[in-house]
Amino acid sequence: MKISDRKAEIISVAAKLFKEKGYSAVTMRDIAHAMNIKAASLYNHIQSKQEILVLIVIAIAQEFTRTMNEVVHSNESTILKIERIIQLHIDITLVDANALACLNNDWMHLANEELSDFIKMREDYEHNFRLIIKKGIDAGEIKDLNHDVIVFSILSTLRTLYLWYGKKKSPAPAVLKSNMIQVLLKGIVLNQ
Amino acid sequence: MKISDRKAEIISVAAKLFKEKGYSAVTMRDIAHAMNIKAASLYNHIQSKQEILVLIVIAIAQEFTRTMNEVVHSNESTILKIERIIQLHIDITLVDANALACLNNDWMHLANEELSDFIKMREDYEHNFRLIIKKGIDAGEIKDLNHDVIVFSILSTLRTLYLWYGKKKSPAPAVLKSNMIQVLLKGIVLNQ
DNA sequence: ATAACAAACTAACAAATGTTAGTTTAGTTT
DNA sequence: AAACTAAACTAACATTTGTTAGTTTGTTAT
Repeated sequence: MKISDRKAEIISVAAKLFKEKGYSAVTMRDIAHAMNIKAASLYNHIQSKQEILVLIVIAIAQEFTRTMNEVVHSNESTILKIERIIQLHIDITLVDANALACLNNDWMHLANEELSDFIKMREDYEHNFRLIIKKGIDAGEIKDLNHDVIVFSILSTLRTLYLWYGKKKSPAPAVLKSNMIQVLLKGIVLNQ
Repeated sequence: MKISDRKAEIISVAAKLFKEKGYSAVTMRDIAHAMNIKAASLYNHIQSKQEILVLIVIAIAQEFTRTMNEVVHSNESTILKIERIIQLHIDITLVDANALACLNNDWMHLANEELSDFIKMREDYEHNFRLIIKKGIDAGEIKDLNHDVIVFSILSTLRTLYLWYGKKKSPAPAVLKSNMIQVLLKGIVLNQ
Protein backbone atom coordinates (compact mmCIF):
# COMPACT_ATOMS: atom_id res chain seq x y z
CA MET A 1 0.00 0.00 0.00
CA LYS A 2 1.97 2.96 -1.33
CA ILE A 3 1.35 6.50 -0.11
CA SER A 4 0.44 8.88 -2.93
CA ASP A 5 2.07 12.28 -3.30
CA ARG A 6 -1.13 14.03 -2.29
CA LYS A 7 -1.52 11.87 0.78
CA ALA A 8 2.08 12.56 1.78
CA GLU A 9 1.34 16.24 1.37
CA ILE A 10 -1.63 16.02 3.71
CA ILE A 11 0.48 14.19 6.28
CA SER A 12 3.19 16.81 6.04
CA VAL A 13 0.78 19.73 6.38
CA ALA A 14 -1.01 18.03 9.26
CA ALA A 15 2.27 17.36 11.06
CA LYS A 16 3.13 21.03 10.89
CA LEU A 17 -0.24 22.03 12.34
CA PHE A 18 -0.07 19.29 14.99
CA LYS A 19 3.30 20.64 16.06
CA GLU A 20 1.89 24.13 16.55
CA LYS A 21 -1.35 23.35 18.38
CA GLY A 22 -1.39 19.64 19.15
CA TYR A 23 -3.43 16.88 17.55
CA SER A 24 -6.70 17.54 19.38
CA ALA A 25 -6.75 21.26 18.72
CA VAL A 26 -6.29 20.84 14.97
CA THR A 27 -9.50 20.17 13.03
CA MET A 28 -9.91 18.51 9.68
CA ARG A 29 -11.09 21.90 8.45
CA ASP A 30 -7.81 23.43 9.63
CA ILE A 31 -5.84 20.88 7.66
CA ALA A 32 -8.06 21.30 4.60
CA HIS A 33 -7.79 25.07 4.77
CA ALA A 34 -4.00 24.87 4.89
CA MET A 35 -4.20 22.89 1.65
CA ASN A 36 -6.79 25.16 0.03
CA ILE A 37 -9.40 22.45 -0.22
CA LYS A 38 -12.51 21.49 1.76
CA ALA A 39 -12.44 19.13 4.71
CA ALA A 40 -14.51 16.48 2.97
CA SER A 41 -11.99 16.35 0.12
CA LEU A 42 -9.35 15.06 2.50
CA TYR A 43 -11.26 11.80 2.68
CA ASN A 44 -10.44 11.04 -0.96
CA HIS A 45 -6.91 10.44 0.31
CA ILE A 46 -7.06 9.41 3.95
CA GLN A 47 -9.36 7.23 5.98
CA SER A 48 -9.58 9.27 9.16
CA LYS A 49 -7.88 11.87 11.30
CA GLN A 50 -6.49 9.01 13.36
CA GLU A 51 -4.80 7.52 10.30
CA ILE A 52 -2.88 10.74 9.76
CA LEU A 53 -1.53 10.63 13.30
CA VAL A 54 -0.62 6.96 13.01
CA LEU A 55 1.28 7.49 9.78
CA ILE A 56 3.18 10.42 11.26
CA VAL A 57 4.12 8.82 14.55
CA ILE A 58 4.68 5.15 13.83
CA ALA A 59 7.06 5.66 10.91
CA ILE A 60 9.41 7.74 13.04
CA ALA A 61 9.08 5.49 16.06
CA GLN A 62 10.13 2.54 13.91
CA GLU A 63 13.15 4.39 12.62
CA PHE A 64 14.30 5.09 16.17
CA THR A 65 13.69 1.50 17.14
CA ARG A 66 15.57 0.11 14.15
CA THR A 67 18.70 2.18 14.69
CA MET A 68 18.68 1.70 18.46
CA ASN A 69 18.60 -2.09 17.97
CA GLU A 70 21.52 -1.80 15.57
CA VAL A 71 23.54 0.28 18.03
CA VAL A 72 22.78 -1.74 21.13
CA HIS A 73 23.89 -4.97 19.48
CA SER A 74 27.12 -3.54 18.09
CA ASN A 75 30.61 -4.00 19.50
CA GLU A 76 31.53 -0.35 19.66
CA SER A 77 32.60 1.43 22.85
CA THR A 78 29.92 3.00 25.03
CA ILE A 79 31.05 6.46 24.02
CA LEU A 80 30.69 5.61 20.35
CA LYS A 81 27.27 4.09 20.92
CA ILE A 82 26.06 7.26 22.61
CA GLU A 83 27.54 9.32 19.81
CA ARG A 84 25.55 7.30 17.30
CA ILE A 85 22.35 7.88 19.27
CA ILE A 86 23.08 11.59 19.31
CA GLN A 87 23.61 11.46 15.56
CA LEU A 88 20.32 9.59 15.12
CA HIS A 89 18.33 12.25 16.91
CA ILE A 90 20.03 15.07 15.03
CA ASP A 91 19.37 13.37 11.70
CA ILE A 92 15.67 12.87 12.34
CA THR A 93 15.32 16.37 13.75
CA LEU A 94 16.78 17.78 10.56
CA VAL A 95 14.62 15.67 8.26
CA ASP A 96 11.29 15.87 10.06
CA ALA A 97 11.08 18.14 13.09
CA ASN A 98 7.28 18.34 12.82
CA ALA A 99 6.76 14.60 13.00
CA LEU A 100 9.11 14.52 15.95
CA ALA A 101 6.98 17.05 17.77
CA CYS A 102 3.92 14.86 17.15
CA LEU A 103 5.72 11.83 18.47
CA ASN A 104 6.67 13.71 21.62
CA ASN A 105 3.37 15.44 22.32
CA ASP A 106 0.56 13.53 20.63
CA TRP A 107 1.43 9.86 20.95
CA MET A 108 -1.24 9.48 23.66
CA HIS A 109 -3.93 10.13 21.08
CA LEU A 110 -3.07 6.95 19.28
CA ALA A 111 -5.49 4.09 19.93
CA ASN A 112 -5.63 0.30 20.21
CA GLU A 113 -2.68 -1.64 18.80
CA GLU A 114 -0.96 1.49 17.57
CA LEU A 115 -0.99 2.93 21.08
CA SER A 116 0.32 -0.23 22.72
CA ASP A 117 2.86 -0.72 19.92
CA PHE A 118 4.14 2.78 20.44
CA ILE A 119 4.40 2.44 24.20
CA LYS A 120 6.27 -0.81 23.75
CA MET A 121 8.69 0.77 21.31
CA ARG A 122 9.31 3.69 23.61
CA GLU A 123 9.87 1.45 26.62
CA ASP A 124 12.26 -0.72 24.63
CA TYR A 125 14.11 2.34 23.44
CA GLU A 126 14.63 3.62 26.96
CA HIS A 127 15.47 0.14 28.19
CA ASN A 128 18.14 -0.27 25.52
CA PHE A 129 19.61 3.11 26.24
CA ARG A 130 19.74 2.29 29.93
CA LEU A 131 21.47 -0.96 29.02
CA ILE A 132 24.14 0.91 27.11
CA ILE A 133 24.73 3.17 30.11
CA LYS A 134 24.85 0.26 32.56
CA LYS A 135 27.41 -1.61 30.49
CA GLY A 136 29.40 1.60 30.18
CA ILE A 137 29.47 1.97 33.94
CA ASP A 138 30.47 -1.67 34.42
CA ALA A 139 33.24 -1.24 31.85
CA GLY A 140 34.55 1.82 33.65
CA GLU A 141 33.79 4.14 30.77
CA ILE A 142 30.95 6.04 32.44
CA LYS A 143 30.68 7.56 35.90
CA ASP A 144 28.69 5.54 38.40
CA LEU A 145 25.77 7.94 38.82
CA ASN A 146 22.05 7.25 39.04
CA HIS A 147 21.01 5.51 35.83
CA ASP A 148 17.76 7.41 35.39
CA VAL A 149 19.47 10.74 35.77
CA ILE A 150 21.99 9.87 33.07
CA VAL A 151 19.46 8.30 30.72
CA PHE A 152 16.85 11.04 30.92
CA SER A 153 19.27 13.93 30.95
CA ILE A 154 20.59 12.81 27.60
CA LEU A 155 17.27 11.64 26.17
CA SER A 156 15.40 14.79 27.19
CA THR A 157 17.96 16.92 25.46
CA LEU A 158 17.87 14.85 22.29
CA ARG A 159 14.11 14.51 22.20
CA THR A 160 13.43 18.22 22.42
CA LEU A 161 16.10 19.31 20.01
CA TYR A 162 13.34 20.17 17.53
CA LEU A 163 12.12 22.91 19.86
CA TRP A 164 15.06 25.21 19.24
CA TYR A 165 17.04 23.64 16.41
CA GLY A 166 15.33 23.32 13.05
CA LYS A 167 14.14 26.89 12.66
CA LYS A 168 17.53 28.49 12.16
CA LYS A 169 19.61 25.34 11.82
CA SER A 170 22.53 27.06 13.45
CA PRO A 171 25.11 25.92 14.33
CA ALA A 172 25.73 23.63 11.34
CA PRO A 173 24.78 20.00 11.99
CA ALA A 174 28.39 18.86 12.31
CA VAL A 175 29.12 21.57 14.87
CA LEU A 176 25.90 20.79 16.69
CA LYS A 177 26.91 17.17 16.94
CA SER A 178 30.38 17.79 18.30
CA ASN A 179 29.09 20.40 20.73
CA MET A 180 26.37 18.10 21.99
CA ILE A 181 28.87 15.33 22.48
CA GLN A 182 31.03 17.72 24.46
CA VAL A 183 28.18 18.98 26.61
CA LEU A 184 26.40 15.67 27.18
CA LEU A 185 29.48 13.52 27.70
CA LYS A 186 32.09 15.83 29.20
CA GLY A 187 30.00 18.59 30.74
CA ILE A 188 30.35 22.34 30.57
CA VAL A 189 32.66 23.30 33.41
CA LEU A 190 36.30 24.00 32.69
CA ASN A 191 38.36 21.49 34.63
CA GLN A 192 41.57 23.47 34.81
CA MET B 1 -9.43 37.79 44.79
CA LYS B 2 -8.84 34.67 46.80
CA ILE B 3 -9.16 31.18 45.35
CA SER B 4 -11.60 28.99 47.28
CA ASP B 5 -10.72 25.44 48.31
CA ARG B 6 -13.17 23.98 45.82
CA LYS B 7 -11.78 26.11 43.01
CA ALA B 8 -8.27 25.02 43.87
CA GLU B 9 -9.48 21.44 43.77
CA ILE B 10 -10.89 21.92 40.28
CA ILE B 11 -7.62 23.44 39.13
CA SER B 12 -5.67 20.56 40.59
CA VAL B 13 -7.90 17.90 39.04
CA ALA B 14 -7.85 19.71 35.70
CA ALA B 15 -4.06 19.97 35.74
CA LYS B 16 -3.79 16.24 36.22
CA LEU B 17 -6.10 15.56 33.27
CA PHE B 18 -4.37 18.18 31.13
CA LYS B 19 -1.08 16.46 31.82
CA GLU B 20 -2.43 13.14 30.60
CA LYS B 21 -4.24 14.21 27.43
CA GLY B 22 -3.48 17.85 26.84
CA TYR B 23 -5.75 20.88 27.31
CA SER B 24 -7.74 20.52 24.10
CA ALA B 25 -8.53 16.85 24.54
CA VAL B 26 -9.91 17.31 28.05
CA THR B 27 -13.56 18.36 28.19
CA MET B 28 -15.39 20.17 30.94
CA ARG B 29 -17.37 16.95 31.34
CA ASP B 30 -14.11 15.06 31.89
CA ILE B 31 -13.11 17.44 34.65
CA ALA B 32 -16.56 17.34 36.21
CA HIS B 33 -16.66 13.54 36.08
CA ALA B 34 -13.30 13.34 37.85
CA MET B 35 -14.85 15.43 40.62
CA ASN B 36 -18.13 13.48 40.71
CA ILE B 37 -20.21 16.46 39.72
CA LYS B 38 -21.85 17.69 36.49
CA ALA B 39 -20.08 19.95 34.03
CA ALA B 40 -22.44 22.85 34.61
CA SER B 41 -21.63 22.79 38.33
CA LEU B 42 -18.05 23.73 37.59
CA TYR B 43 -19.27 27.16 36.59
CA ASN B 44 -20.26 27.93 40.17
CA HIS B 45 -16.53 28.12 40.81
CA ILE B 46 -14.78 29.08 37.61
CA GLN B 47 -15.52 31.44 34.77
CA SER B 48 -14.38 29.34 31.85
CA LYS B 49 -12.13 26.51 30.73
CA GLN B 50 -9.61 29.14 29.71
CA GLU B 51 -9.48 30.53 33.22
CA ILE B 52 -8.44 27.14 34.56
CA LEU B 53 -5.53 27.01 32.14
CA VAL B 54 -4.49 30.56 32.94
CA LEU B 55 -4.49 29.91 36.69
CA ILE B 56 -2.43 26.76 36.22
CA VAL B 57 0.17 28.16 33.87
CA ILE B 58 0.69 31.77 34.88
CA ALA B 59 1.27 31.08 38.59
CA ILE B 60 4.13 28.71 37.82
CA ALA B 61 5.56 30.88 35.09
CA GLN B 62 5.74 33.76 37.55
CA GLU B 63 7.52 31.64 40.12
CA PHE B 64 10.17 30.70 37.56
CA THR B 65 10.52 34.32 36.53
CA ARG B 66 10.85 35.57 40.08
CA THR B 67 13.57 33.16 41.10
CA MET B 68 15.48 33.53 37.84
CA ASN B 69 15.58 37.30 38.31
CA GLU B 70 16.90 36.78 41.81
CA VAL B 71 19.62 34.41 40.62
CA VAL B 72 20.72 36.40 37.59
CA HIS B 73 21.22 39.55 39.67
CA SER B 74 23.16 37.81 42.40
CA ASN B 75 26.91 37.85 42.92
CA GLU B 76 27.41 34.11 43.11
CA SER B 77 29.68 32.14 40.83
CA THR B 78 28.27 30.81 37.58
CA ILE B 79 28.36 27.27 38.91
CA LEU B 80 26.34 28.25 41.95
CA LYS B 81 23.83 30.14 39.81
CA ILE B 82 23.27 27.08 37.66
CA GLU B 83 22.95 24.93 40.75
CA ARG B 84 20.24 27.24 42.04
CA ILE B 85 18.36 26.95 38.74
CA ILE B 86 18.60 23.18 38.96
CA GLN B 87 17.24 23.37 42.49
CA LEU B 88 14.39 25.60 41.30
CA HIS B 89 13.24 23.11 38.68
CA ILE B 90 13.49 20.19 41.06
CA ASP B 91 11.48 22.06 43.69
CA ILE B 92 8.64 22.94 41.35
CA THR B 93 8.64 19.46 39.84
CA LEU B 94 8.19 17.99 43.31
CA VAL B 95 5.44 20.38 44.31
CA ASP B 96 3.41 20.50 41.10
CA ALA B 97 4.44 18.18 38.29
CA ASN B 98 1.02 18.40 36.66
CA ALA B 99 1.06 22.17 36.35
CA LEU B 100 4.55 21.91 34.94
CA ALA B 101 3.32 19.57 32.23
CA CYS B 102 0.62 22.10 31.33
CA LEU B 103 3.14 24.88 31.15
CA ASN B 104 5.31 22.84 28.82
CA ASN B 105 2.61 21.46 26.55
CA ASP B 106 -0.43 23.70 26.70
CA TRP B 107 0.87 27.25 26.93
CA MET B 108 -0.07 27.82 23.29
CA HIS B 109 -3.73 27.56 24.20
CA LEU B 110 -3.52 30.67 26.29
CA ALA B 111 -4.99 33.76 24.61
CA ASN B 112 -4.56 37.52 24.39
CA GLU B 113 -2.50 39.17 27.15
CA GLU B 114 -1.95 35.91 28.96
CA LEU B 115 -0.40 34.38 25.86
CA SER B 116 1.87 37.33 25.17
CA ASP B 117 2.75 37.63 28.85
CA PHE B 118 3.73 33.98 28.94
CA ILE B 119 5.84 34.20 25.79
CA LYS B 120 7.59 37.24 27.19
CA MET B 121 8.32 35.46 30.46
CA ARG B 122 9.67 32.41 28.66
CA GLU B 123 11.88 34.53 26.40
CA ASP B 124 13.20 36.46 29.35
CA TYR B 125 13.89 33.24 31.20
CA GLU B 126 15.92 31.81 28.35
CA HIS B 127 17.63 35.15 27.82
CA ASN B 128 18.67 35.34 31.45
CA PHE B 129 19.94 31.79 31.46
CA ARG B 130 21.95 32.50 28.33
CA LEU B 131 23.35 35.56 30.06
CA ILE B 132 24.52 33.45 32.98
CA ILE B 133 26.25 31.06 30.59
CA LYS B 134 27.87 33.88 28.59
CA LYS B 135 29.28 35.50 31.72
CA GLY B 136 30.50 32.11 32.86
CA ILE B 137 32.37 31.63 29.60
CA ASP B 138 33.87 35.12 29.79
CA ALA B 139 34.95 34.46 33.38
CA GLY B 140 36.63 31.21 32.35
CA GLU B 141 34.30 29.08 34.43
CA ILE B 142 32.45 27.46 31.53
CA LYS B 143 33.75 25.87 28.32
CA ASP B 144 33.47 28.05 25.24
CA LEU B 145 30.88 25.98 23.39
CA ASN B 146 27.86 27.06 21.38
CA HIS B 147 25.59 29.00 23.73
CA ASP B 148 22.34 27.47 22.45
CA VAL B 149 23.64 23.96 22.86
CA ILE B 150 24.59 24.62 26.48
CA VAL B 151 21.42 26.53 27.33
CA PHE B 152 18.97 24.09 25.79
CA SER B 153 20.76 20.95 26.87
CA ILE B 154 20.38 22.01 30.47
CA LEU B 155 16.94 23.58 30.12
CA SER B 156 15.48 20.62 28.22
CA THR B 157 16.61 18.27 30.93
CA LEU B 158 15.21 20.44 33.70
CA ARG B 159 11.95 21.21 31.94
CA THR B 160 11.06 17.58 31.31
CA LEU B 161 12.07 16.27 34.69
CA TYR B 162 8.38 15.78 35.48
CA LEU B 163 8.16 13.13 32.76
CA TRP B 164 10.16 10.55 34.69
CA TYR B 165 10.63 11.98 38.15
CA GLY B 166 7.56 12.57 40.29
CA LYS B 167 5.93 9.18 39.93
CA LYS B 168 8.45 7.24 41.97
CA LYS B 169 10.41 10.15 43.39
CA SER B 170 13.54 8.07 43.34
CA PRO B 171 16.35 8.88 43.86
CA ALA B 172 15.66 11.17 46.82
CA PRO B 173 15.56 14.88 45.92
CA ALA B 174 18.96 15.60 47.43
CA VAL B 175 20.56 12.76 45.48
CA LEU B 176 18.74 13.82 42.35
CA LYS B 177 20.14 17.31 42.71
CA SER B 178 23.74 16.27 43.22
CA ASN B 179 23.53 13.75 40.40
CA MET B 180 22.04 16.27 38.02
CA ILE B 181 24.76 18.76 38.90
CA GLN B 182 27.32 16.06 38.19
CA VAL B 183 25.78 15.09 34.87
CA LEU B 184 24.88 18.55 33.60
CA LEU B 185 28.03 20.33 34.72
CA LYS B 186 30.77 17.71 34.61
CA GLY B 187 29.42 15.15 32.16
CA ILE B 188 29.24 11.41 32.39
CA VAL B 189 32.53 10.09 31.03
CA LEU B 190 35.23 9.03 33.42
CA ASN B 191 38.23 11.24 32.81
CA GLN B 192 40.86 8.99 34.22
C1' DA C 1 -16.01 10.88 -28.77
C1' DT C 2 -16.35 7.88 -24.72
C1' DA C 3 -15.21 5.74 -20.75
C1' DA C 4 -12.59 5.82 -16.60
C1' DC C 5 -10.53 7.88 -12.88
C1' DA C 6 -8.64 10.99 -9.43
C1' DA C 7 -9.80 14.62 -6.76
C1' DA C 8 -12.28 18.35 -5.91
C1' DC C 9 -17.01 20.04 -4.52
C1' DT C 10 -21.89 20.84 -1.79
C1' DA C 11 -24.89 19.43 1.69
C1' DA C 12 -25.86 17.26 5.51
C1' DC C 13 -25.47 14.11 9.67
C1' DA C 14 -24.98 12.81 14.55
C1' DA C 15 -22.23 13.51 18.30
C1' DA C 16 -19.54 16.27 21.26
C1' DT C 17 -18.38 20.72 23.31
C1' DG C 18 -18.37 25.05 26.20
C1' DT C 19 -21.60 27.53 28.32
C1' DT C 20 -26.10 29.65 30.21
C1' DA C 21 -30.53 29.81 32.73
C1' DG C 22 -33.24 28.51 36.12
C1' DT C 23 -34.06 25.23 39.97
C1' DT C 24 -33.17 22.34 44.01
C1' DT C 25 -30.75 21.05 48.14
C1' DA C 26 -28.61 21.47 52.37
C1' DG C 27 -26.17 23.85 55.71
C1' DT C 28 -25.53 28.46 58.34
C1' DT C 29 -26.93 32.93 60.09
C1' DT C 30 -30.27 36.07 61.77
C1' DA D 1 -38.89 29.97 61.66
C1' DA D 2 -37.04 32.79 57.99
C1' DA D 3 -33.55 34.36 55.18
C1' DC D 4 -29.33 33.70 53.10
C1' DT D 5 -25.74 31.29 50.76
C1' DA D 6 -22.81 27.82 48.56
C1' DA D 7 -22.90 24.38 45.49
C1' DA D 8 -25.04 21.01 43.38
C1' DC D 9 -28.65 19.81 39.82
C1' DT D 10 -31.62 19.47 35.03
C1' DA D 11 -32.36 21.09 30.62
C1' DA D 12 -31.16 23.28 26.90
C1' DC D 13 -28.48 26.31 23.57
C1' DA D 14 -25.49 27.34 19.59
C1' DT D 15 -21.17 25.83 17.67
C1' DT D 16 -17.86 22.89 16.33
C1' DT D 17 -16.30 18.45 14.97
C1' DG D 18 -15.33 14.16 12.25
C1' DT D 19 -17.36 11.98 8.75
C1' DT D 20 -20.58 10.31 4.86
C1' DA D 21 -23.21 10.54 0.50
C1' DG D 22 -23.76 12.01 -3.74
C1' DT D 23 -22.21 15.20 -7.45
C1' DT D 24 -19.14 17.87 -10.48
C1' DT D 25 -14.82 18.78 -12.82
C1' DG D 26 -10.90 18.01 -15.43
C1' DT D 27 -7.45 14.93 -17.17
C1' DT D 28 -5.98 10.53 -19.24
C1' DA D 29 -6.65 6.16 -21.73
C1' DT D 30 -9.45 3.61 -25.12
